[in-house]
Amino acid sequence: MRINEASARSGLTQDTIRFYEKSGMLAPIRRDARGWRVFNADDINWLTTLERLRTTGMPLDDVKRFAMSAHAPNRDAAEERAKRLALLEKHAVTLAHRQAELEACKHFLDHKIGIYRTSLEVTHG
Amino acid sequence: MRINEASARSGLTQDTIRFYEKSGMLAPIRRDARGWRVFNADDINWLTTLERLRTTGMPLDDVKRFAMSAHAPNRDAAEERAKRLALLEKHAVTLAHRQAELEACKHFLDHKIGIYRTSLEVTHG
DNA sequence: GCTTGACCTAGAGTGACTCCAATAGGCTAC
DNA sequence: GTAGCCTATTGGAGTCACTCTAGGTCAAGC
Repeated sequence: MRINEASARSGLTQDTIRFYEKSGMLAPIRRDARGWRVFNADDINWLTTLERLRTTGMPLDDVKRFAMSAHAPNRDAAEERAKRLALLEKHAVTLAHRQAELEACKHFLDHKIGIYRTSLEVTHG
Repeated sequence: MRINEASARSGLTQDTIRFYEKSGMLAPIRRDARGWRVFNADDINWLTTLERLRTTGMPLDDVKRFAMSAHAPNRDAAEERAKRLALLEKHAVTLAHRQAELEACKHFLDHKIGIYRTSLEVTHG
């Protein structure tokens, strides 16, 4: 499939996909006779993984490390897999913190909204 | 209090506070004889509110709108308060989406971690 | 044969900070 | 009283992660 469909399936924009390729975060993408990128199912899986890591706020440098390890010649060696696991575990902790933070802010926001609502009701009542 | 303490209390860096002031998101901050900013309790409350809105991802343009309304001459008019309430409500919806998204990504991440863990256990076992 | 449309590239622009260099006033230590 | 240090000040450059623009190729449709 071409970049348009790859974008739709992965949730990344075409620009972002090109940017990730340039940054070395993708296994080399095949090209057709015209020079257009041709994506296969594995590519889409990989793009989707990157999208999820980024959506949850993993910094690009860490995503790059993850990509390097996943595309290393010995990528199936226990050592490389342990490296990727460590990155994911570290990220899971960050994500949990972020979720707690958002939850706290949500309470703050709900509280503010409550204040505005009652004050406006009083005005109109 | 000075910018150092304002930063510690609000959770914003000194640079960010200066940046917000320059961008017109703060009521004019008093200065002492040396030209240093002097913050009072209201300033800190306001900074904290901004911090929370930004932490939850409200774009600066919306925060600016919120600030404009809060510092408008008729800021206590029902009209202005309704404007701010609308901004907060819109943002609450965005935040709820974001939380759902993070939750979905968390499952993805936990699943991946599970796969890596079992594969490494097998290797070592 | 000409337009349209999906793609290509390099490079500039954006949002929201974040860091840096140069400057200045005030406190303590000699 | 002056040297060093601390906390500020400013304008402007740098960073991250895209996002957009300009200009170009090529196959297909009218």
